[in-house]
Amino acid sequence: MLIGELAERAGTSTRTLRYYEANGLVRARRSANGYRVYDESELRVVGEIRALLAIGFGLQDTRPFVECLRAGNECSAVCPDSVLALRRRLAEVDAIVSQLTQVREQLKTQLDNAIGRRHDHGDGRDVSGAGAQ
Amino acid sequence: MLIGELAERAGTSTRTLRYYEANGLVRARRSANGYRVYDESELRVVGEIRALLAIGFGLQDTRPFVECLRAGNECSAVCPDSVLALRRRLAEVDAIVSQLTQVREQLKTQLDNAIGRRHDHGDGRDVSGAGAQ
DNA sequence: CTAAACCTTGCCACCGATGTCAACGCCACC
DNA sequence: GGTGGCGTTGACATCGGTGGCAAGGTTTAG
Repeated sequence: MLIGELAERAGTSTRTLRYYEANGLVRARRSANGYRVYDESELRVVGEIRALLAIGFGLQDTRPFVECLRAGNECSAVCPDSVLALRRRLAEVDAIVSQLTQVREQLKTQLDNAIGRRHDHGDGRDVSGAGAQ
Repeated sequence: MLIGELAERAGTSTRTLRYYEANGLVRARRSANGYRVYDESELRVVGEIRALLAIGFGLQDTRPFVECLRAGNECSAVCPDSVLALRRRLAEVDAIVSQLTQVREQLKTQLDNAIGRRHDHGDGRDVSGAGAQ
């Protein structure tokens, strides 16, 4: 399989595949004319990478999962390093969510103040557009 | 007030103040020697900008708030454009939070699968480290 | 022979707020 | 008059994944 076919099948671009390879994540042999030649299994690898990127992992963070697949596991998450990475990301997400929740509170307060104080004393409508919390 | 003093009082850098000015947010007169000279009121403006940036607004998004202050309001949020910006940001935050919540679910599922299937049938401990949901 | 459709490497652009450096001007103080 | 500390403008770097282009090689079809 050449790079164009892999890109299309994986739903990405050749540029991106070369970038992954430059980062040591995707592997290719070279044919006599210098073209990259991919095993069928690389399709799975690329799919994993893209799934992980989509949920906020950095490219480097996908390495343990890729290595886990290459080690013969059918699930990229079963290896210890993968579990660590998942836990790290989970903690990150939790931190971001709690921070955003605080931000949300501030925004709502500002809206309530701004609108409530503008020219009336309100009728109790939810003027912030935020819904009940 | 010269730029160094304003920077220190506002808790930022001269580089940043010049950047805000280049974006039409902060104003300065020029003294005979070309130095920027700031009104006392610009301290408040800079403070507002930094507060808004801190809760995720882009620099451009702070413009209505700054203009609102310049219009003589003591609260930067009371003007219609400010309210619009606050609502937009609130909607963004909500969207991000709900997306992150989905991501969180995926992470937790992956962790549960990976660890649960590894070598035992568990004792019910929360192995994902996520706490009860 | 040529055009089209692949492939190769390498480099610049992006986004956005800020850091940082260069090269220079102005002022105050000793 | 020199030095240090302010100010000025301008330009490049950062981060990260990707887009996009240029200049070139290869292979196949016409």
